[in-house]
Amino acid sequence: MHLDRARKILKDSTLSVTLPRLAILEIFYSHHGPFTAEEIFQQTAKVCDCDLATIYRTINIYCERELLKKCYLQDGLVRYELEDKDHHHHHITCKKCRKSELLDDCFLAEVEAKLSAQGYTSIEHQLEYFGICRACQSL
Amino acid sequence: MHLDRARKILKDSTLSVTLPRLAILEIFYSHHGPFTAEEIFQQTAKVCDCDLATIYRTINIYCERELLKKCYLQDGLVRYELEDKDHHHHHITCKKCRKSELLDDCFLAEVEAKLSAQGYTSIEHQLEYFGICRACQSL
DNA sequence: GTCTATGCAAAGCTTTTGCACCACT
DNA sequence: AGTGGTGCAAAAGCTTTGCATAGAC
Repeated sequence: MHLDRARKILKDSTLSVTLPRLAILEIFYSHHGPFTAEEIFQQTAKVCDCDLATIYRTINIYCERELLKKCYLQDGLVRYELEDKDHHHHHITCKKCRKSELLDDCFLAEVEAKLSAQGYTSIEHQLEYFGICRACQSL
Repeated sequence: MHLDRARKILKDSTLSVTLPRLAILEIFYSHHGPFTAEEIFQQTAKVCDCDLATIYRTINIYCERELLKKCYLQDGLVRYELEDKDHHHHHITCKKCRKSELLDDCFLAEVEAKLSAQGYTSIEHQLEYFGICRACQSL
């Protein structure tokens, strides 16, 4: 784990540095997400044994500090991912294993412009892709 | 309530006709949705007093029969709306009055082609727009 | 040494389920 | 009359919270 990076982020956010907090941050900085609380719990378990309540408390602090944000795909599970305010993106989620990958280009600006011309304001969109990933096809 | 329409749908789906089932169907046929289970419960309460468990059971049956489908906006609440399998389309929904308009062009085929080349199969997407409609801006 | 984070257990919510009873066909 | 739907209450998930202790600074 690149604990220095995580440690710096915690200090910059005036949060005290603990193993669960480092571990959770490090998961997101090395894999980005999105992950469910359960997935985060499984991952941290490899490094430190930390209660699920701590996972939730920590995640919530990170969301308040805008280090993470909640993300809702179309399966009803709540996931968390790195907040990245300058980089709007979407995901593709495997319908079998439920793993999500990032799609980094978003090309929907023109549609929003059209809607804006129709009189809508505060326009947002939500786009999610679903499919069966390569690994799941042989299962 | 236009109970005849709802009654016909139930008969066509070989479901027995009961007051809660009629009431729930009628809500969607007159307002489309999406609505949360709680909102459906409030609405049906005006017509018949029906348990929340019945709301959930009925909604689930409708989803299985593909009369309704679940829908997840960005607030983490589960909502339900009318299924409409024949027309692939998207909506823009006003964040205030919740009215939806149809957007009939879908231009996302090229993205699906790219994902397919990456090894994904059975690709689907969901896209929803949200904004504040002209009428709601003066409220 | 003080203040905060954590673990554990309990409580809250939403949704589901078991069971006896009632209603639809 | 028989099958299936419903209400009620309990249970099952997921998430939050209270409290005493352990750990960070």
